[in-house]
Amino acid sequence: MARGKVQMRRIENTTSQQVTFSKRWTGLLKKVYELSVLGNAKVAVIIFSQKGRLHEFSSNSKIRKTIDRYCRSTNDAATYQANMEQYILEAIRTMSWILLNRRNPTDGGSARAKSEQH
Amino acid sequence: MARGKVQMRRIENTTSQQVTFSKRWTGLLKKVYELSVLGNAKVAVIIFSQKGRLHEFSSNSKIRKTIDRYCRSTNDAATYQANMEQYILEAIRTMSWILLNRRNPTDGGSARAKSEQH
DNA sequence: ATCACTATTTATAAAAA
DNA sequence: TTTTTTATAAATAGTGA
Repeated sequence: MARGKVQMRRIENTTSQQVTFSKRWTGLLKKVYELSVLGNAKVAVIIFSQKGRLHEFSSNSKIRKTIDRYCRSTNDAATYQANMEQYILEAIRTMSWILLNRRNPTDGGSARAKSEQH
Repeated sequence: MARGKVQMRRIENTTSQQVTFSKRWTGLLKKVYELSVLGNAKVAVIIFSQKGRLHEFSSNSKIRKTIDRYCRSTNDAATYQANMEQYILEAIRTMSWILLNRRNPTDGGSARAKSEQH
């Protein structure tokens, strides 16, 4: 906008791409903030710029809350559960190995102590 | 904007709040899309409107990818890990109980078979 | 990266359909 | 709820510090 229309394609020039990204990110943040206030809504925005830098905004102080809520409400929960299962499976395998290699099942092993630090 | 400045506070009138939300969400989507194209960035936006309705957008077809990347890269990973630990801890307790109550440690138990279905 | 300027393009509030 | 209209408010591209 301004001084000529913008073509909707990737900006090749690195410098101007970064300038545009910075300006538009600022503008976007304002829009998101306004929407969350006016509409009394919970919002989370996550952006990875081309350089891999993380930008984020959340109307909650905890962006995780919105994300978690998302994870629970979307069909993509299948992916979420699949990831979770991998973690759990790994933990179970570790625990199994520990238990199977212990002499006395009743004394507290280090693995157990560690897991209960939580 | 237009026909008078907007006060930055929650719109009490339900109808006009919804109209404003709908319009601004549309505008926001466009902005986010433009930013992702111009800046060649990966973007995810999640909004829960007051009614609890989920609105989302992602420049990836899989919004989960951006979210997962977020989870791994942010400091809030502490929260993420804490949640994960709870799941793992529960799994370990279950597995421990199963293992501790088995007669023969070398035959395949049902719990193990189940966990390896993944 | 950010800030200022500013001509233009966009977004949108209000009203009505 | 969604769309159209349209007067205005906002956002921003290009430029230079």
